[in-house]
Amino acid sequence: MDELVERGVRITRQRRVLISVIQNSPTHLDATALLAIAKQQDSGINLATVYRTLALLKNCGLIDELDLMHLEGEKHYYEAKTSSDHCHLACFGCGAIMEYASPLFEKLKRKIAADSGFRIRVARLELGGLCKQCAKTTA
Amino acid sequence: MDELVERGVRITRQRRVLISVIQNSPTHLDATALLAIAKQQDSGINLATVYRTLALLKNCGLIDELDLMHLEGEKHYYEAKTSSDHCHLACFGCGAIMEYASPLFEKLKRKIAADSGFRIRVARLELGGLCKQCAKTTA
DNA sequence: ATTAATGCAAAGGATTTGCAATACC
DNA sequence: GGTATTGCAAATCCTTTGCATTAAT
Repeated sequence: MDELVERGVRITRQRRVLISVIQNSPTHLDATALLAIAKQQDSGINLATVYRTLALLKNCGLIDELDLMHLEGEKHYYEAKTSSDHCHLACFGCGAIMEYASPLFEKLKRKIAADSGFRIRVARLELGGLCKQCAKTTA
Repeated sequence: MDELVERGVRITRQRRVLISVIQNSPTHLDATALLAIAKQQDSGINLATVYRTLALLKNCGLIDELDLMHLEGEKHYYEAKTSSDHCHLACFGCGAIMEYASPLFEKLKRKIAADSGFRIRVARLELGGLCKQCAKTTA
Protein backbone atom coordinates (compact mmCIF):
# COMPACT_ATOMS: atom_id res chain seq x y z
CA MET A 1 0.00 0.00 0.00
CA ASP A 2 3.06 2.19 -0.10
CA GLU A 3 2.10 3.07 -3.64
CA LEU A 4 -0.92 4.83 -2.27
CA VAL A 5 0.97 6.77 0.37
CA GLU A 6 3.44 8.02 -2.21
CA ARG A 7 0.57 9.56 -4.10
CA GLY A 8 -0.54 11.47 -1.04
CA VAL A 9 -3.40 9.08 -0.48
CA ARG A 10 -4.40 8.55 3.13
CA ILE A 11 -4.98 5.05 4.39
CA THR A 12 -8.09 5.58 6.43
CA ARG A 13 -9.91 3.10 8.57
CA GLN A 14 -12.62 2.58 5.98
CA ARG A 15 -10.10 1.93 3.27
CA ARG A 16 -8.30 -0.56 5.45
CA VAL A 17 -11.57 -2.36 6.01
CA LEU A 18 -12.38 -2.47 2.31
CA ILE A 19 -8.98 -3.74 1.34
CA SER A 20 -9.21 -6.50 3.87
CA VAL A 21 -12.67 -7.45 2.68
CA ILE A 22 -11.47 -7.79 -0.90
CA GLN A 23 -8.37 -9.72 0.09
CA ASN A 24 -10.25 -12.16 2.25
CA SER A 25 -13.18 -12.69 -0.02
CA PRO A 26 -13.40 -16.19 -1.41
CA THR A 27 -15.50 -15.03 -4.34
CA HIS A 28 -15.69 -12.07 -6.66
CA LEU A 29 -17.83 -9.39 -5.13
CA ASP A 30 -19.45 -6.34 -6.64
CA ALA A 31 -19.53 -2.91 -5.04
CA THR A 32 -22.82 -3.47 -3.23
CA ALA A 33 -21.73 -6.81 -1.81
CA LEU A 34 -18.45 -5.30 -0.65
CA LEU A 35 -20.40 -2.56 1.06
CA ALA A 36 -22.62 -5.04 2.89
CA ILE A 37 -19.63 -6.89 4.31
CA ALA A 38 -17.69 -3.74 5.13
CA LYS A 39 -20.70 -2.43 7.04
CA GLN A 40 -20.30 -5.24 9.53
CA GLN A 41 -17.05 -3.61 10.60
CA ASP A 42 -17.96 0.01 9.98
CA SER A 43 -21.68 0.63 9.77
CA GLY A 44 -21.20 4.21 8.63
CA ILE A 45 -19.48 3.37 5.39
CA ASN A 46 -21.13 4.55 2.21
CA LEU A 47 -21.42 3.15 -1.32
CA ALA A 48 -19.72 6.22 -2.77
CA THR A 49 -16.70 5.53 -0.60
CA VAL A 50 -16.61 1.97 -1.85
CA TYR A 51 -16.51 3.16 -5.44
CA ARG A 52 -13.92 5.81 -4.70
CA THR A 53 -11.70 3.31 -2.97
CA LEU A 54 -12.08 0.77 -5.75
CA ALA A 55 -11.00 3.39 -8.27
CA LEU A 56 -7.88 4.09 -6.25
CA LEU A 57 -6.94 0.46 -5.86
CA LYS A 58 -7.58 -0.20 -9.50
CA ASN A 59 -5.36 2.66 -10.60
CA CYS A 60 -2.56 1.42 -8.39
CA GLY A 61 -2.88 -2.06 -9.80
CA LEU A 62 -3.76 -3.57 -6.44
CA ILE A 63 -7.03 -5.07 -7.62
CA ASP A 64 -8.48 -6.35 -10.85
CA GLU A 65 -11.87 -5.43 -12.17
CA LEU A 66 -13.87 -8.19 -13.82
CA ASP A 67 -16.98 -8.30 -15.95
CA LEU A 68 -17.54 -12.04 -15.70
CA MET A 69 -19.33 -12.02 -19.03
CA HIS A 70 -22.08 -9.83 -17.60
CA LEU A 71 -23.85 -12.93 -16.40
CA GLU A 72 -26.05 -10.82 -14.18
CA GLY A 73 -26.29 -7.22 -15.21
CA GLU A 74 -23.58 -4.75 -16.01
CA LYS A 75 -21.92 -4.51 -12.66
CA HIS A 76 -18.26 -5.14 -11.99
CA TYR A 77 -16.57 -7.59 -9.73
CA TYR A 78 -13.31 -7.18 -7.90
CA GLU A 79 -10.47 -9.33 -6.70
CA ALA A 80 -7.08 -8.70 -5.16
CA LYS A 81 -4.34 -8.95 -7.75
CA THR A 82 -2.13 -11.99 -7.49
CA SER A 83 1.32 -12.59 -8.88
CA SER A 84 0.15 -14.71 -11.78
CA ASP A 85 -2.96 -13.94 -13.75
CA HIS A 86 -5.73 -16.42 -14.10
CA CYS A 87 -8.71 -16.49 -16.37
CA HIS A 88 -12.38 -16.72 -15.45
CA LEU A 89 -14.78 -19.24 -16.88
CA ALA A 90 -18.40 -18.14 -16.61
CA CYS A 91 -21.07 -20.79 -17.10
CA PHE A 92 -24.14 -19.58 -18.98
CA GLY A 93 -26.02 -22.56 -17.61
CA CYS A 94 -25.63 -22.46 -13.84
CA GLY A 95 -23.87 -19.14 -13.42
CA ALA A 96 -20.80 -20.67 -11.80
CA ILE A 97 -17.52 -18.82 -12.03
CA MET A 98 -14.36 -20.89 -12.21
CA GLU A 99 -10.78 -19.79 -12.20
CA TYR A 100 -8.05 -21.22 -14.33
CA ALA A 101 -4.37 -20.40 -14.22
CA SER A 102 -1.78 -21.79 -16.56
CA PRO A 103 1.81 -21.16 -17.52
CA LEU A 104 0.56 -21.10 -21.08
CA PHE A 105 -1.42 -17.98 -20.30
CA GLU A 106 1.71 -16.31 -18.95
CA LYS A 107 3.57 -17.41 -22.04
CA LEU A 108 0.93 -15.93 -24.30
CA LYS A 109 1.14 -12.62 -22.50
CA ARG A 110 4.90 -12.54 -22.86
CA LYS A 111 4.62 -13.36 -26.54
CA ILE A 112 2.07 -10.65 -27.16
CA ALA A 113 4.27 -8.12 -25.39
CA ALA A 114 7.33 -9.24 -27.33
CA ASP A 115 5.56 -9.27 -30.69
CA SER A 116 3.81 -5.95 -30.35
CA GLY A 117 5.96 -3.89 -28.02
CA PHE A 118 2.90 -3.38 -25.87
CA ARG A 119 3.59 -2.99 -22.15
CA ILE A 120 0.86 -4.99 -20.42
CA ARG A 121 -0.49 -3.59 -17.18
CA VAL A 122 -3.76 -5.49 -16.92
CA ALA A 123 -4.71 -8.78 -18.52
CA ARG A 124 -8.22 -10.08 -18.53
CA LEU A 125 -9.20 -13.37 -20.11
CA GLU A 126 -12.84 -14.28 -19.68
CA LEU A 127 -14.53 -17.26 -21.22
CA GLY A 128 -18.24 -17.85 -21.47
CA GLY A 129 -19.82 -21.20 -22.16
CA LEU A 130 -20.95 -24.29 -20.35
CA CYS A 131 -19.25 -25.95 -17.43
CA LYS A 132 -18.65 -29.67 -17.49
CA GLN A 133 -21.93 -30.51 -15.79
CA CYS A 134 -24.08 -28.11 -17.78
CA ALA A 135 -22.48 -29.26 -21.01
CA LYS A 136 -23.71 -32.77 -20.27
CA THR A 137 -27.22 -31.66 -19.45
CA THR A 138 -27.64 -29.46 -22.50
CA ALA A 139 -26.72 -32.38 -24.71
CA MET B 1 -28.46 -15.96 -40.25
CA ASP B 2 -30.34 -19.22 -40.55
CA GLU B 3 -29.89 -19.61 -36.83
CA LEU B 4 -32.13 -16.63 -36.37
CA VAL B 5 -34.83 -17.88 -38.70
CA GLU B 6 -34.96 -21.21 -36.90
CA ARG B 7 -35.79 -19.37 -33.74
CA GLY B 8 -38.74 -17.69 -35.37
CA VAL B 9 -36.84 -14.45 -35.64
CA ARG B 10 -37.70 -12.29 -38.62
CA ILE B 11 -34.96 -10.76 -40.67
CA THR B 12 -36.33 -7.30 -41.14
CA ARG B 13 -34.95 -4.49 -43.17
CA GLN B 14 -33.55 -2.71 -40.12
CA ARG B 15 -31.84 -5.82 -38.89
CA ARG B 16 -30.26 -6.39 -42.26
CA VAL B 17 -28.92 -2.85 -42.18
CA LEU B 18 -27.48 -3.26 -38.70
CA ILE B 19 -25.80 -6.55 -39.50
CA SER B 20 -24.19 -5.05 -42.56
CA VAL B 21 -23.00 -2.04 -40.60
CA ILE B 22 -21.30 -4.25 -38.03
CA GLN B 23 -19.76 -6.49 -40.64
CA ASN B 24 -18.37 -3.65 -42.68
CA SER B 25 -17.15 -1.54 -39.81
CA PRO B 26 -13.39 -1.19 -39.68
CA THR B 27 -13.47 -0.37 -35.99
CA HIS B 28 -15.34 -1.42 -32.91
CA LEU B 29 -18.49 0.60 -32.57
CA ASP B 30 -20.83 1.12 -29.67
CA ALA B 31 -24.61 1.13 -29.88
CA THR B 32 -24.89 4.87 -30.46
CA ALA B 33 -22.27 4.86 -33.21
CA LEU B 34 -23.98 1.93 -34.89
CA LEU B 35 -27.24 3.84 -34.77
CA ALA B 36 -25.71 6.89 -36.40
CA ILE B 37 -24.40 4.87 -39.32
CA ALA B 38 -27.55 2.80 -39.67
CA LYS B 39 -29.60 5.99 -39.82
CA GLN B 40 -27.91 6.89 -43.08
CA GLN B 41 -29.69 3.94 -44.63
CA ASP B 42 -32.85 3.98 -42.56
CA SER B 43 -33.48 7.26 -40.84
CA GLY B 44 -36.37 5.87 -38.82
CA ILE B 45 -34.32 3.38 -36.88
CA ASN B 46 -34.29 3.69 -33.12
CA LEU B 47 -31.70 3.06 -30.42
CA ALA B 48 -33.92 0.48 -28.73
CA THR B 49 -33.99 -1.51 -31.94
CA VAL B 50 -30.22 -1.41 -32.08
CA TYR B 51 -29.97 -2.85 -28.60
CA ARG B 52 -32.61 -5.47 -29.28
CA THR B 53 -30.85 -6.56 -32.44
CA LEU B 54 -27.47 -6.67 -30.73
CA ALA B 55 -28.91 -8.94 -28.04
CA LEU B 56 -30.20 -11.29 -30.70
CA LEU B 57 -26.94 -11.45 -32.60
CA LYS B 58 -24.97 -11.89 -29.42
CA ASN B 59 -27.13 -14.81 -28.30
CA CYS B 60 -26.70 -16.50 -31.65
CA GLY B 61 -22.97 -16.05 -31.48
CA LEU B 62 -22.85 -13.90 -34.59
CA ILE B 63 -21.15 -10.99 -32.89
CA ASP B 64 -18.81 -10.45 -29.96
CA GLU B 65 -19.32 -7.87 -27.30
CA LEU B 66 -16.22 -6.06 -26.04
CA ASP B 67 -15.48 -3.84 -23.10
CA LEU B 68 -12.11 -2.60 -24.34
CA MET B 69 -10.97 -2.01 -20.79
CA HIS B 70 -13.66 0.62 -20.31
CA LEU B 71 -11.28 3.18 -21.72
CA GLU B 72 -14.14 5.60 -22.19
CA GLY B 73 -17.10 4.83 -20.01
CA GLU B 74 -19.01 1.65 -19.48
CA LYS B 75 -20.40 1.17 -22.93
CA HIS B 76 -19.91 -1.92 -25.04
CA TYR B 77 -18.40 -2.35 -28.46
CA TYR B 78 -19.33 -4.87 -31.08
CA GLU B 79 -17.67 -6.76 -33.87
CA ALA B 80 -18.68 -9.54 -36.22
CA LYS B 81 -17.37 -12.87 -35.04
CA THR B 82 -14.55 -14.33 -37.08
CA SER B 83 -13.36 -17.90 -37.28
CA SER B 84 -10.34 -17.38 -35.05
CA ASP B 85 -10.46 -15.22 -31.96
CA HIS B 86 -8.12 -12.35 -31.46
CA CYS B 87 -7.35 -10.28 -28.42
CA HIS B 88 -7.62 -6.54 -27.96
CA LEU B 89 -4.86 -4.34 -26.66
CA ALA B 90 -6.12 -1.07 -25.21
CA CYS B 91 -3.58 1.69 -24.68
CA PHE B 92 -4.17 3.75 -21.53
CA GLY B 93 -1.95 6.43 -23.02
CA CYS B 94 -3.39 7.26 -26.43
CA GLY B 95 -6.57 5.20 -26.37
CA ALA B 96 -5.62 3.14 -29.40
CA ILE B 97 -7.13 -0.31 -29.77
CA MET B 98 -5.01 -2.93 -31.43
CA GLU B 99 -5.88 -6.46 -32.38
CA TYR B 100 -3.65 -9.44 -31.97
CA ALA B 101 -4.31 -12.97 -33.13
CA SER B 102 -2.03 -15.90 -32.46
CA PRO B 103 -2.14 -19.66 -32.73
CA LEU B 104 -0.95 -19.65 -29.14
CA PHE B 105 -4.24 -18.10 -28.10
CA GLU B 106 -6.14 -20.86 -29.86
CA LYS B 107 -3.91 -23.39 -28.20
CA LEU B 108 -4.58 -21.91 -24.78
CA LYS B 109 -8.31 -22.08 -25.36
CA ARG B 110 -8.09 -25.72 -26.39
CA LYS B 111 -6.01 -26.51 -23.33
CA ILE B 112 -8.41 -24.80 -20.98
CA ALA B 113 -11.31 -26.70 -22.51
CA ALA B 114 -9.44 -29.98 -22.29
CA ASP B 115 -8.27 -29.42 -18.72
CA SER B 116 -11.55 -28.23 -17.30
CA GLY B 117 -14.23 -29.83 -19.44
CA PHE B 118 -15.62 -26.37 -20.06
CA ARG B 119 -17.31 -25.87 -23.42
CA ILE B 120 -16.19 -22.44 -24.60
CA ARG B 121 -18.73 -20.39 -26.49
CA VAL B 122 -17.19 -16.92 -26.14
CA ALA B 123 -13.59 -16.00 -25.47
CA ARG B 124 -12.52 -12.51 -24.61
CA LEU B 125 -8.92 -11.57 -23.96
CA GLU B 126 -8.38 -7.89 -23.30
CA LEU B 127 -5.11 -6.31 -22.31
CA GLY B 128 -4.64 -2.84 -20.93
CA GLY B 129 -1.33 -1.04 -20.83
CA LEU B 130 0.84 1.12 -23.01
CA CYS B 131 1.39 0.75 -26.71
CA LYS B 132 4.92 0.81 -28.09
CA GLN B 133 4.94 4.56 -28.67
CA CYS B 134 3.35 5.51 -25.36
CA ALA B 135 5.65 3.17 -23.47
CA LYS B 136 8.61 5.15 -24.81
CA THR B 137 7.14 8.50 -23.87
CA THR B 138 6.18 7.52 -20.35
CA ALA B 139 9.74 6.38 -19.69
C1' DA C 1 -4.27 24.36 10.10
C1' DT C 2 -4.33 22.23 5.96
C1' DT C 3 -5.69 18.96 2.96
C1' DA C 4 -7.83 14.74 1.95
C1' DA C 5 -11.84 11.78 2.70
C1' DT C 6 -16.65 11.16 3.55
C1' DG C 7 -21.94 11.11 3.39
C1' DC C 8 -25.69 12.37 1.17
C1' DA C 9 -28.49 13.26 -2.49
C1' DA C 10 -28.68 14.33 -7.03
C1' DA C 11 -26.96 13.63 -11.63
C1' DG C 12 -25.19 10.81 -15.25
C1' DG C 13 -24.69 7.28 -18.82
C1' DA C 14 -25.84 2.96 -20.79
C1' DT C 15 -29.22 -0.27 -21.35
C1' DT C 16 -33.88 -2.30 -20.82
C1' DT C 17 -38.85 -2.43 -20.77
C1' DG C 18 -44.13 -1.58 -21.26
C1' DC C 19 -47.27 -0.66 -24.39
C1' DA C 20 -49.69 0.94 -28.31
C1' DA C 21 -48.84 1.24 -33.23
C1' DT C 22 -46.81 -1.01 -37.18
C1' DA C 23 -44.78 -4.24 -40.45
C1' DC C 24 -44.25 -8.90 -41.87
C1' DC C 25 -45.68 -13.61 -43.59
C1' DG D 1 -55.22 -12.36 -39.21
C1' DG D 2 -52.00 -13.46 -36.19
C1' DT D 3 -47.52 -12.73 -34.49
C1' DA D 4 -43.12 -10.55 -34.28
C1' DT D 5 -41.06 -5.99 -34.42
C1' DT D 6 -40.79 -1.22 -33.67
C1' DG D 7 -40.84 3.65 -31.63
C1' DC D 8 -41.31 6.26 -27.90
C1' DA D 9 -40.89 7.50 -23.32
C1' DA D 10 -40.26 6.04 -18.92
C1' DA D 11 -37.85 3.14 -15.92
C1' DT D 12 -33.83 0.69 -14.25
C1' DC D 13 -29.28 -0.36 -12.98
C1' DC D 14 -24.66 0.90 -11.98
C1' DT D 15 -21.58 4.43 -11.20
C1' DT D 16 -19.99 9.17 -10.60
C1' DT D 17 -20.11 13.88 -8.82
C1' DG D 18 -20.93 18.44 -6.17
C1' DC D 19 -20.80 20.22 -2.02
C1' DA D 20 -20.94 20.90 2.77
C1' DT D 21 -19.07 18.33 6.74
C1' DT D 22 -15.77 15.47 9.03
C1' DA D 23 -11.44 13.11 9.83
C1' DA D 24 -6.47 12.66 9.38
C1' DT D 25 -1.65 14.32 9.83
